Amino acid sequence: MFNPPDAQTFFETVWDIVLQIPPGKVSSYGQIASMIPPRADMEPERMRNLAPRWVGTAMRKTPRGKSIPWQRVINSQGSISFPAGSPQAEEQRRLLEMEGVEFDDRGKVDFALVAWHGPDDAYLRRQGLLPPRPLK
DNA sequence: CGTTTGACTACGC
DNA sequence: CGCGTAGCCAAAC
Repeated sequence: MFNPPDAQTFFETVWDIVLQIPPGKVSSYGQIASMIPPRADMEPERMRNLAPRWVGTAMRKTPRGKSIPWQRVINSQGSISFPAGSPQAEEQRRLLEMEGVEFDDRGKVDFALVAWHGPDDAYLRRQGLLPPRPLK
């Protein structure tokens, strides 16, 4: 379903992308999924349905020793996906607020303010997703 | 092995 | 809005 750079698993690709999200910004499972090139033999629509859950699975399976800004990944509604009131949800919100992300009275963030718009060109180039140099 | 479980989403009420 | 549900399938039981 994914076409990551050689030898990289889908999970690793997800973790790598999450690492690119800067402090104070957030992304959603679906957005991250859309940043991973779909496998050529899979229908785009099918990919769209599946990928977000796989991103969630990847996050859940993040190795203990691996340090990534996991708190910057929330759901498409702009809210935290852990059950409200759970220790994990509290921790995620705390970490995000610490970097300046604000939540409204319903526990949602304003994507217009804090949405991350994807990896920068340098990253894409490194992954072979853009020509070595801007074509200009 | 068959069954259950998700850090999801889009959509319909 | 909030809530329920179908669609989906790799992992974990």
